[in-house]
Amino acid sequence: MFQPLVHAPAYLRLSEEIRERILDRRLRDGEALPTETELARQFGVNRSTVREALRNLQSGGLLSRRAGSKRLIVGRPTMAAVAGGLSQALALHDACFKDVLEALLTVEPAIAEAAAQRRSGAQFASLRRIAEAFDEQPHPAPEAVGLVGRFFRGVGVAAGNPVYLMVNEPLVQLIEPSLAIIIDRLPQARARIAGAQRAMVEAIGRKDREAAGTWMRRHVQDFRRGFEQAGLPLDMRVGEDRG
Amino acid sequence: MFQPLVHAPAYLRLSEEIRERILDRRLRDGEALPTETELARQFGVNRSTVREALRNLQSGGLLSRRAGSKRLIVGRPTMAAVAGGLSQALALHDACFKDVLEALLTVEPAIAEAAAQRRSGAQFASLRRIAEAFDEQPHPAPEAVGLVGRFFRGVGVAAGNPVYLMVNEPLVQLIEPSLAIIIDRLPQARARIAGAQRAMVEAIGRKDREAAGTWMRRHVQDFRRGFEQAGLPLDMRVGEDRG
DNA sequence: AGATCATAATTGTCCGACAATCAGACAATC
DNA sequence: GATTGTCTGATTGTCGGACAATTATGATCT
Repeated sequence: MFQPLVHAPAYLRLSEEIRERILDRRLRDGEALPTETELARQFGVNRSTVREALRNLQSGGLLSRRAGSKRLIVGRPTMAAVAGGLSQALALHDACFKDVLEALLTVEPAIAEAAAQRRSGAQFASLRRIAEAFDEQPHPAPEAVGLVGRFFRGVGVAAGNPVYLMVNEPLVQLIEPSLAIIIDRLPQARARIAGAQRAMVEAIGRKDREAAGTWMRRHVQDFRRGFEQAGLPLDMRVGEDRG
Repeated sequence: MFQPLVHAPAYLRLSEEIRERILDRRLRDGEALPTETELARQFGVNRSTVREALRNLQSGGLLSRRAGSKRLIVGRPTMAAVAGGLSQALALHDACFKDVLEALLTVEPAIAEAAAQRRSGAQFASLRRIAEAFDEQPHPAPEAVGLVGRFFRGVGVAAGNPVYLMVNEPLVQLIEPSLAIIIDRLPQARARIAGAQRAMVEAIGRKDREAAGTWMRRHVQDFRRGFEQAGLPLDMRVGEDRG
């Protein structure tokens, strides 16, 4: 019958107002925001109120600060930041590794196929460098994990689809910790990863969609096997630190 | 040699502190936060500083307020909220509809397959109701779009994988506005959507993975065709309001 | 022009204040 | 007994002003 009347607090209306101007690009990327005092004057509210509104936008990545500078500048949220929020949310929603692996098995082969089809020369070179770096010497686990992450991200970039990038990133973030455990516990893991990466680089170099997808599928399935062999339960919640 | 020493502002350290307690579940879901004054006392800072920290968390969905209540309560961010941030980020990263459609064509069939395999009876019933509602009478465009969205979300829920849900939601959010245009401009769109939904419901009812995936694939491809026939350029950026 | 320094502007943090509103307790009414 | 009115204290939203620390700006010197 009656809908509750809402009285949105000023700091919320304010942040929505600013968010809108960023989204429709009246405030452009890289542009500096007016000072807090100036904003307070323009909107006719107190500086404290302005600050609350700014914090609201800042955590979303729409505003950021250049290192060692005071002014806030308008910026698009980075993939990594958004993905961080996503993985955090997934952790809180009790996602388990089985779920992440299922999603990986769906999207990563498709991303690899797109990468094989559309990669630029520079993107390919970058991928190859990462794979070679992983192959060359036996890094300690953290660096090895970092390289695997960079490889996945490189494939995502080569796919040339920002939506894929945005899906890719949180999945990579979520598996990285467990990957470290696997590499630590299974001596053969490094070689298998290196082999899959070599095959994928080769397929992407040939622009061979099908081979790239197939190898990526194998790679993910291999990861699942490694997960089990390392003694990690598949229904372990992501975000748990269990060694 | 020396790395620049960072003096993180108090409001940031504070929000990180609280975020940490939420993530490791020392502050549990649904629990009410202490009052601002109490937090200020405990952390030894001013209430204004506490408020900035709280706004920082609030926009991430980790804190929310029950309607018409003052206290902030700890809550996991809803899928819709996280997805909102994601679509927003994609819009700012110049994703275009071609990209979204490519991603849809990758993930939606897989989601439909998982749904066919794992759906519960109640989930199936809910899906069928949505499809029937769409079919029954010719709704005005906004409601029809809403029903399509609910159908996709219903399939995502039935898939029983939170990661799929989290990938699904932003994609649905991104295509909804353009779907409204298609339904408005193409008289045959309603019937085609209804037909695809019927077929998917039927396949999911039979727990027929393959059929569910195939029909979903057709459905998305159909959507792409509708997009073109409605005169919308495939490289149009998402988030643009163009009628 | 380029380096140096004083000055103004800006942010981070604090304090205190007040109106609005919400949660409970308690009394009055039907 | 259940609903309604009233009071009180707690809490949030917003405000004004303040000040130290840091950064930007402009004048000055070489």
